[in-house]
Order: sequence, then C-alpha cells, then structure tokens
Amino acid sequence: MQVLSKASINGLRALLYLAAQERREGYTGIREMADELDISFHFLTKILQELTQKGVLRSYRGPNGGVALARDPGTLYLEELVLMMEGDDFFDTCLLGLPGCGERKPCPVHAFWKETKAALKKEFQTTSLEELGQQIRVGKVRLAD
Amino acid sequence: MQVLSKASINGLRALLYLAAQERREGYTGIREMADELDISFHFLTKILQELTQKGVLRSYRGPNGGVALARDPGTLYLEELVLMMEGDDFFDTCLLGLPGCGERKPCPVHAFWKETKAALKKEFQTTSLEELGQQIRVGKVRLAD
DNA sequence: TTTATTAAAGACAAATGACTCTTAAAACGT
DNA sequence: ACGTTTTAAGAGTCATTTGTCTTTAATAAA
Ligand code: SF4
Ligand code: SF4
Repeated sequence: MQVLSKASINGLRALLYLAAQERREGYTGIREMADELDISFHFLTKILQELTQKGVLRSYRGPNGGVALARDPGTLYLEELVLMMEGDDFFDTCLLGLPGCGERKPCPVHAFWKETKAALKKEFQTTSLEELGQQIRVGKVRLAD
Repeated sequence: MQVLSKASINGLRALLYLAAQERREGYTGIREMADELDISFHFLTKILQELTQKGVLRSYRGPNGGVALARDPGTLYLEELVLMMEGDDFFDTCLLGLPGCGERKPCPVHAFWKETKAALKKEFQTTSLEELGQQIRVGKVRLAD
C-alpha cells in the first residue's frame, strides 16, 4: 500500500529533517541531507527545487549554502505539504477509481473509504512539522534506516 | 491517493460484477464485462487469467464460455483478494517508506498511520463479495461511469 | 468435419514514475 | 580576477506499470 510517491516521501523526510534541527539560522546543505537520509543527491535536489519554488523552502548558493524552511514549521501542516506535492485532489479519490466521487451514486466501498479518507485528512490537517520535528529531536522516532 | 493499482481495481470491479449477477449457474463472457465496465477487453482478460490461476475464478472456453466465481462469494472477503493481487505486505507498509515497519523505532507518523491501516484492514476482512454484490443488485451503488 | 466462439498465452508497445547526468549560475574566499 | 562550493535547470536514462496485439487452444454447434 503505497499512498505517497517516492518524491513526496523524500520531500517530506527532508522537511522533517530540517524541522528537527536544533539551530534555526543558516542553511543546511542538500548533500548532507542526502547522505543522512540515504537519498540520491541529484534526486533530492530536484525535489527540493520544487519546494523552493513553491515557497516552503528558501535556498542559498555557494559555500555554506543549502536550503532552509521559509516559514515557521509551526504553521506548516502535513495537509498543505501533501496537497502541494501530490495534487489538490489527494483526499478526493475513489478507491475503485470511478470519476465524480462523492457527488454521484457511490461505489460499493464508498461507506468506509469515505471515513478512512476523512480520518487521514483530519490527521494531516492537525499535524505540523514543528510537532513532528520535536518528536525527532527527543529521539523517539527515526527518519532513516 | 491511489491505494490500489489499476489492475487490482479492474480485477475487483469484475469480481463485483460477477457477484452482483442474479443467476449463479453458467459463465459470463469477458467481452460483456469489458464493455459493461468500460475496460479494454485484452487488459481485463490478462487480469482475470491470474485470478483464474489463483483459484478465485473458473473459466470455460468456446461458445457461451467465460468466467465464473469458483467459490461462494460469501466466503470471498476483500482482504484475501487484495492480498492476492497486491501482495501479502499490503497492510504492512510505512507511510514514509522506511523498512522494518512496526518492529523497529517508528517513523514520525507511525502513531496514526498504524490506526489507519488497522481500520482499513478490518473493513477489508469483514466485507465479502456477497455483501457488496447484494448492494449492487438493489441498485444503491455503481461499478462504472 | 468444419466453422464460429471464446479464453489462454505471450510478445510487444506506450505511458508513467523514478532516478541520473551534465551544464549553468550564484555566492564566497583568496 | 580566479577557483571552489553549492544550488538551478533541464535533458536523458532506466524500470515498472499499463495497455495492445497476435497466435493458439478449447469447446460447441451446424
Ligand atoms: S467510495 Fe464512493 S465516494 Fe469514495 S470514491 Fe468510491 S464512489 Fe466516490
Ligand atoms: S508509521 Fe511507524 S509503523 Fe507505520 S510504517 Fe512508518 S515506521 Fe512503520
């Protein structure tokens, strides 16, 4: 069951890596993140470029350059990030791939799929990078391996 | 959010089409199903071949041939079918793609992803083709469009 | 026995997703 | 100015999924 694309997963992991940093000023090199998270440098670069273009990250070139969160991680909730990376219809899909979900006569699994989507959406709406970054800082969870 | 592959979706829809049939004896042509469900005949054929090999369907060639459910739809629960089509680890994946889910130190979203997976699994375990076929027969839900 | 009908099998092609590489541009230190 | 470090941009490659096509085999009916 793969819910997020590899690109989204790696983008999210990088954002969490940044949110978990102790120090807030300065930039974190993409090379360092790629090594630490075990992602290809070039692949991660491409993913982060898009996040920079979308205003979630700011970047800086040259020595000691890298990327940094462009906004307070307390205001960055998973929902916004996932919609940004996966598309705005992320929470509006049919389990059986039928078009017009929710509006028209439902598919046979509508009843519980609707619940599942709603629960997931709510969680994404109420979970911020700040919150998850904190959990990483105290060492309760992992981002790699 | 695409949880099931196209192949699984179309396989499931075909199984539901069969489970919704009034008459239980005889075979249903793949051509008919492909037309009705708006799936390419050849693509559907390939999908159903695998379901036949796995013992969920039986098939018959020649005039008035086709496929039919090989088992009582009351004993066919979604979980078994999905595991069959998507692989046995379907309900054991990490939202962030980390290996060793559940056993090792969790990822930051473990807490609610675990719940989501469990809820989904339970629904799949308790929903049979018979039950969904009935809903289709009474016209409450749709399989195509 | 011949012909029509249907699924089985497998080769093949197209589309998508997942990366990789090369070159350029920006910033810095000397 | 020059060389080094680092991201930006985009072309290019590889793998997987999705979808198509052709040929064969089984069955029935004429
Ligand atoms: S389950 Fe119902 S609402 Fe959900 S996608 Fe399928 S049709 Fe749409
Ligand atoms: S959330 Fe926790 S348990 Fe679920 S997959 Fe990620 S690591 Fe494994």
